[in-house]
Amino acid sequence: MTTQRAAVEDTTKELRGLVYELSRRLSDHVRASVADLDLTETQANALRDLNEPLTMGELAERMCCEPPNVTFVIDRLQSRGLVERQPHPTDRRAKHLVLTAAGHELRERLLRQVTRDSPLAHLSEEDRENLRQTLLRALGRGEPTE
Amino acid sequence: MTTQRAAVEDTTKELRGLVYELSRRLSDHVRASVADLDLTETQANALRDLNEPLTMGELAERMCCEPPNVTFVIDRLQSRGLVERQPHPTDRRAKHLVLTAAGHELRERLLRQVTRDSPLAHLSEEDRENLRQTLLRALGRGEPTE
DNA sequence: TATTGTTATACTCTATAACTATA
DNA sequence: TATAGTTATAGAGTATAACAATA
Repeated sequence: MTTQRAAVEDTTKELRGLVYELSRRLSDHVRASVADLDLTETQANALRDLNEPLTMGELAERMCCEPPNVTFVIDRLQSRGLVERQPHPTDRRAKHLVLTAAGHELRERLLRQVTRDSPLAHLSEEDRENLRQTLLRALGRGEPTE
Repeated sequence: MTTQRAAVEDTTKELRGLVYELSRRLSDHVRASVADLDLTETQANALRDLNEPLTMGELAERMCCEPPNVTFVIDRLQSRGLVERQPHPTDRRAKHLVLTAAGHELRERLLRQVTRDSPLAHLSEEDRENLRQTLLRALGRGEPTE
């Protein structure tokens, strides 16, 4: 039906705008939230990914950026005593990035901070559970709907 | 029940991480998508907000940044003939930012480009409709669940 | 020869402060 | 006196290219 197809296209168009807007809202929220912790958004992203030891290259891949930028960001976190460059167990070319105790502590504060007052924080419990499952599918995990 | 409360806390914790991850995925997606159009993410955000004439200050507010940054971004877009600084109808201090024909055209291409291959593009139609309604509530519009 | 990480370089983003023109 | 916008400046993010150490 042309009517139904038009409706589908309208939904697509609206969802497109909503996704774009949500993306910006969340980014703004993260940036404002972590400012209290003297972290930039990028530094916070790096800290979040370091829940396990990673090499510089692995971290670059998770952060979707180039290796030289990771060098820059890790320099900053290391100068604050949040992360250490340890020798890699098996490859002497590589570095093992490991959070210090202070790093782990700040990482936990970061995650709590970002959750609080999130644009999604005031949703109902039902919305949150539905959203959780939808997001899992959007991120390539979780079960398909049929 | 302690079991139920623990489950709620687990859901909160997981949702927190998913929201953070989605935020980064969407931002990366926008950045990669608009690179084809020779736009940075920030330039794309400005272009998107200019579907109606705005002053520099109004655009700064929508972009959640300071006025000097808007000057910089608009300089770029203006030098490419995408936007014009016109005199404001009632306040000679202010500028009226108006998209050119080329600006409107690129804006449409931008919105289509961002939609395509979005992390949310491969969701089922049911998921998309549910997500749309949830996002409307998250963004402070739409009906509450009860 | 290929890979890991760094250094060098350049452009963009972001914020603060000082300034000009207008209200 | 207050506001809209610009300019100047500085720190941070991002990418490419060239390089050193190691595989």
